[in-house]
Amino acid sequence: MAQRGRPRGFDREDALRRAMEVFWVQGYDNASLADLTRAMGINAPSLYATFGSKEALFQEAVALYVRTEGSGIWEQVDTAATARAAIEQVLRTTAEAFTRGATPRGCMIVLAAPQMQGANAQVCDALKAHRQANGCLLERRLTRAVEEGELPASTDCRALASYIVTLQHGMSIQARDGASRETLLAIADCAMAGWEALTTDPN
Amino acid sequence: MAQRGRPRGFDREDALRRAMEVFWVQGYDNASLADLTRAMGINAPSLYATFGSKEALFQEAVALYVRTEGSGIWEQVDTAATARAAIEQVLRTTAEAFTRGATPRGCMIVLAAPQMQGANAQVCDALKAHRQANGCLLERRLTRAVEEGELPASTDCRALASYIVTLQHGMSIQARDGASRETLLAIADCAMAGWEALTTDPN
DNA sequence: CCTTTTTTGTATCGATAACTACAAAATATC
DNA sequence: GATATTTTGTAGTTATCGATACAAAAAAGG
Repeated sequence: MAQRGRPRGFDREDALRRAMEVFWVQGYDNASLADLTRAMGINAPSLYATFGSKEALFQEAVALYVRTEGSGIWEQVDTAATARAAIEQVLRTTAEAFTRGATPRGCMIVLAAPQMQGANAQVCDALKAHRQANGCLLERRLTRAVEEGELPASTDCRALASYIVTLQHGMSIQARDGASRETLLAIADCAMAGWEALTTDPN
Repeated sequence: MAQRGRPRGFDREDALRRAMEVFWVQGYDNASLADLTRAMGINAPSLYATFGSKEALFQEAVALYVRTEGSGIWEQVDTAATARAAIEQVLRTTAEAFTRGATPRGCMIVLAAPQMQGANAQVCDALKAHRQANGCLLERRLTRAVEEGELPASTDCRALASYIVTLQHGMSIQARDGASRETLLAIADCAMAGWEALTTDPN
């Protein structure tokens, strides 16, 4: 088959990745079309012909983010040997990922539109859904740990999952404010230091 | 003395409070002059004559927020009997303040410009300074607790303070995402459950 | 009354937002 | 080579952004 008309003069994946970085750094509303086209190395008509709209481009950028950047943080939750190891891995990987030199600091899902009140409600809702999915993922892992006997039946899996994702969200703010990797790791250590107390049957 | 010219037709404090709520809900960049003047019940020239600029209005709104809304959370840190009581009070008051029906959910200082990349760098810097001030406040309180013998000398006051403010920042995201007061209180309880482990000399 | 001072509403300013009309350019098919 | 198809860059669209010019309005001082 091959395409009929004039071939595209840029790499779609590469342009999408550059757009993702702009959204990651500036957020959805603050990323202007001019910012995006400059970073992507294309003009507005090419952007619209390829991605449809600013919102559609953002949604694709979110999907790319989740697939490439976010996966390192959450992918081992189900495969980790224990719930404790899973959560420690999440927090420590977060500390590392949020302080890489090459990528923006903090999580795009948390920082791109946190007011839940931007021009585009669908953008806010999609990001919120991704944030909540992480909490559900952790809660399921903790519930499984209870079923497997790692944790006592008295464990409040939902509260514990909320607590961890809340801390993880806060780490995005800290990272964007310039916190060092050591600081973020120390924060993770603080959370893990309380693990025994959080998962011991009080009776 | 008294003022010479035509008297102002609106209450300055009341207008500022309404502006604060707009910034609180929408963030700095997403709050347009039209949004602000509509909420304040005045026209743009009155806003500029009274407050100077959008940025100056925002800075005043931040000061009002810290003085009225934020004070309830942080004011008892120094006066609380123990560091533990101070921190528990911070977290529990946060859970309550972030889920009042009358005010926007979550903290304006965290949510108004978290990308650190908006049009106005001074706005970002001011908010960042306020965020970090809370961490310093907690760290000083913990250091005092070590000096007073409440906590062992081995306590990592800076890490512990960073951990608490990180969780508190994350609670803003959770609150804006719709978390209930019960959920936020449960998160606070999780943090406090680990207190002994965090403040016990390992030796 | 008249002058001075300040606030008010109207009606804008230039800049930029997201987005697109259009024709030249570049390819495959015939 | 002629035609069909798609992408390209240029130049624009309308709408809204933050911020103001300006004169009428409303007060105090003389």
